[in-house]
Amino acid sequence: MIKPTLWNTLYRLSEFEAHRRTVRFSTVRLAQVMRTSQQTASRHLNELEKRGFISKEASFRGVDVRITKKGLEELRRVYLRLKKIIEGMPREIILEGTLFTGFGDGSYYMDQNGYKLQFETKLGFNPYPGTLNLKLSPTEIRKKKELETYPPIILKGFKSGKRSFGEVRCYPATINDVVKGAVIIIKRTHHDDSVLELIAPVYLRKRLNIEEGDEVKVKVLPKVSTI
Amino acid sequence: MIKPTLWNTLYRLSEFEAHRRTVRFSTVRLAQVMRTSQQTASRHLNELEKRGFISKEASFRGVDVRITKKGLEELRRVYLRLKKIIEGMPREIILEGTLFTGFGDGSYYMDQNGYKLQFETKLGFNPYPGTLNLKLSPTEIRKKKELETYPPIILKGFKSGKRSFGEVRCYPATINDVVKGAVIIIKRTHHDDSVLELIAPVYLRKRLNIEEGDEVKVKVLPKVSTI
DNA sequence: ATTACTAGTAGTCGAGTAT
DNA sequence: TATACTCGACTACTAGTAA
Repeated sequence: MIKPTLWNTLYRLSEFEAHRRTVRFSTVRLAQVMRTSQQTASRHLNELEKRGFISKEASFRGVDVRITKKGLEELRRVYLRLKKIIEGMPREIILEGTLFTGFGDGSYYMDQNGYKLQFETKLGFNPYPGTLNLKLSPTEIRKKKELETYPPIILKGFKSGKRSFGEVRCYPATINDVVKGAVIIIKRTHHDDSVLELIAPVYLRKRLNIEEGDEVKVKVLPKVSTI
Repeated sequence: MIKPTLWNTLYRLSEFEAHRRTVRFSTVRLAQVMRTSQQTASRHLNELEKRGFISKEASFRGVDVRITKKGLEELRRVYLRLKKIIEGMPREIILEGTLFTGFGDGSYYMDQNGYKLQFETKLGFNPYPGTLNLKLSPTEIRKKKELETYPPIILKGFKSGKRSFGEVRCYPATINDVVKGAVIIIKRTHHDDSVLELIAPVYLRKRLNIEEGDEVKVKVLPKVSTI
């Protein structure tokens, strides 16, 4: 996760059009816009480059900077969130995908006792072993990303023997208008955006009478307040 | 200006719907979402309240928080800027307003030598004494706010005797498609959003043959890079 | 002119804890 | 339970300056 001060610098860089093309300016000029010192501007550029948010080439004539795809993603994430705030929140997010059998690693994760114990208290149900995988189209992937801008219910990570398990983000959801379960988002090293993982208190394939290739509808009501 | 870390907290608060209504939550919950400590969450809330970005009531049962108009403005400013980045930049901003005689305080400001000397080097012209005031309609006010999200040319503040003058923000502009001058934005204690102030190297009323109540068109090409 | 290192300082954070 | 204070640790800042 990018630190707020660095995000701010990245955001300021967009004022120089650095998200469209490589632009040259001096760190003094950037510092002016940011109301900070030349040294801080310089340091921030170096840090942003180190973390892959910008590409940069410095010389005695100034710095040539361009925001990378990764950097633009950071700006877009905030944009999507602010858009909802300013333009009004959607009532619900409906995602549709086709059922397929994944590699089973999601199931492996969620079957860990470290997570299972948190389900009961945080989600209000005991998960049936395994997860249901849906393949998403590009339109649906965009909706998933929008969903991810909402505050999740977080299952904390833990260590089990030598292996360590990261946190899992959950969004309570209604599946095919019938079963109340949850979308789970597991942070993996190679995460595939086009997959949506579901978990529920029942065996979904049987309960919903669905099989490989069937369309499944997921309705999420984003949590907006926690009294 | 709000600090990046505080802005981040304000932004996170919107995830709780605090921009719509008063919401109650615990500082522990906020800290979780922000990935920081309970103490930091608490301190940030206090600072945000002190600076008028939120209203807040704390008790042993949690905090009741609501983002104020001022706080929402901060979020909106960033939103407008990001929108241009993500959705594509407009080529130019055209503002229209009706000529009127202001209270003369803008002219008083800009006639100060402390500013005049900066004009030549930063704007490339010597200003004719006085400013031209345009009255803006609500639609035009919105455009003005959009303009303000672009990086300005900044004339530094200074002290003159016992009086101190703040910084002035400038945007080079073409007035009625003829004269090259600048929009100037002076930060005042009671600033009126519905007024647009212009400055130019010539006496605009005469040069453009305009009088009280006439429509004046201002075209601004936002600066996007400084090679 | 530039960028960016070093070193000292100011600011921010979080553990402990009072209320 | 809460919020929020104190204070030692840590991080981020800027002045000076090298390259």
